[in-house]
Amino acid sequence: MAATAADASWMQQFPALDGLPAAERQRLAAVAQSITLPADKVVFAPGRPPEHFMLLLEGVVRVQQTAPGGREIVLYRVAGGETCIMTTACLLSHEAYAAEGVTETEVKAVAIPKTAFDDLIATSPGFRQLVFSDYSNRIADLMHVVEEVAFERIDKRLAQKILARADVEGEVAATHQALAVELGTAREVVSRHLKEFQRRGLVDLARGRLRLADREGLRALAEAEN
Amino acid sequence: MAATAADASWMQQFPALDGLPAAERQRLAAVAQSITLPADKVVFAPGRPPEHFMLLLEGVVRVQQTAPGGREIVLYRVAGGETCIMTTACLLSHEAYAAEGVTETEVKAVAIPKTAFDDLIATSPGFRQLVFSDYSNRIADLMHVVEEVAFERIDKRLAQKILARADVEGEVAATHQALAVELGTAREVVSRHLKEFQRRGLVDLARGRLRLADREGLRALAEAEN
DNA sequence: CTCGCGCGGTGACAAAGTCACAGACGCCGC
DNA sequence: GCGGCGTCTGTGACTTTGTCACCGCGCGAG
Repeated sequence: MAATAADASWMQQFPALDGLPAAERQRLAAVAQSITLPADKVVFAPGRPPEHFMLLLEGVVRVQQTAPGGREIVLYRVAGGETCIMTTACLLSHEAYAAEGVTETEVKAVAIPKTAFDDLIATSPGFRQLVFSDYSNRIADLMHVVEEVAFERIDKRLAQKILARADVEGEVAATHQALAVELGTAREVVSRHLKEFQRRGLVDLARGRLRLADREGLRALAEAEN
Repeated sequence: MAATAADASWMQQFPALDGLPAAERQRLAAVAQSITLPADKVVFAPGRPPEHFMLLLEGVVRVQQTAPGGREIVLYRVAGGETCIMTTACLLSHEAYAAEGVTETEVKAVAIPKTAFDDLIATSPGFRQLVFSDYSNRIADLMHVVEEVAFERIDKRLAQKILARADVEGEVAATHQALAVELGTAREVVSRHLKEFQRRGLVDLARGRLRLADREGLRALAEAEN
């Protein structure tokens, strides 16, 4: 949580801010608080209204929603160079949100007070562009989630997900429960489909992780039309 | 499609604009185009990028998503006094969207060119507030849809929907197909549940419409925890 | 070593979605 | 008033997904 009020090097990650007049940049650097968060920390949750606008420098924040019954679904992820829309939205419209944000890695970010945020929006077209396009991207993400949940088969979505989350070795480090949350389904459903994938020689299963055995086969499944 | 460049009375519907300095208001009135659309007209669709920022004065626009397989789901509705976020988002981030907007009633709106929009955002805190809070509300709507689709039972959602769409007489004018689209499910599923509702004395069914017979019973269903 | 807990496996059943097709109603033209 | 036609609704059979209950295993802490 080190405050480095004078250091403005982080701005290089945001082209929108790079274009600001020097005077603006200095003012911004003066009020911005640089912060670091450990992995697996809850950044925001229902009932905890944020006080700052946040720019992510490094790391990933997962945003998910929890239903009364305990089931969860991942809505989207925020990565370096992006702004956290949920906090922005709370800041700007005083609405409480149902979603929860959790760091997946160590996260470095800068926090900007609301007044400075308003100022930037008013004076910097580039900053406006940044904020609006992040909003738009989140809306697109959410629409994609709706489409997947409402219309796509679980096996297809599961294949997509493990392909997307596999490292270069083809390893995916995730429990069945974690994958179920990604898809907004139940753990048993994931277990059964993975079992079937294994039977078909598409993956090798192990406790807490799995390995892609037939990327092409999985890809075919992931891209199937039906 | 009458252009009434000099008439600024519509601004009264937007408190955010009412607070603008007189000079700004005049400038805005000069560039705003007042338009009227008939019911059941497609306002925007994938591939048709909009050129104006839109403020709805009267009427309702339904925004929905269509899956490749032909199934559809209603995402949210835009009513008088609100802005059409999809067009805004397209305007601001040059992204193509998968959603489609359709007027449900005759719609009156004003269109503002992108340059005037930029100008307003820069100069009017009230206008900023309007745009950002509409963005936030749409995100909240979408999150609500995700939650419903992923976690709630169809009978509960159907009960909620017909309660919400009933007029004072308790009449709902909608085909089973239309209700299915509201919920993002299949027509047969709606038919079967409505049949069951009828068997339990909750509704009376007729072709193309239905009547609530037991509001309390439906409410109990709609608010059930399971 | 062993205890406990998180992880995964399974069977049985309920709910929802799919497919195919049959009636039935309402409207329009004649 | 009558046929014809398109839309709306009903239904059965089957698949997929979700729920519930419960079990066993393995890994890590103590």
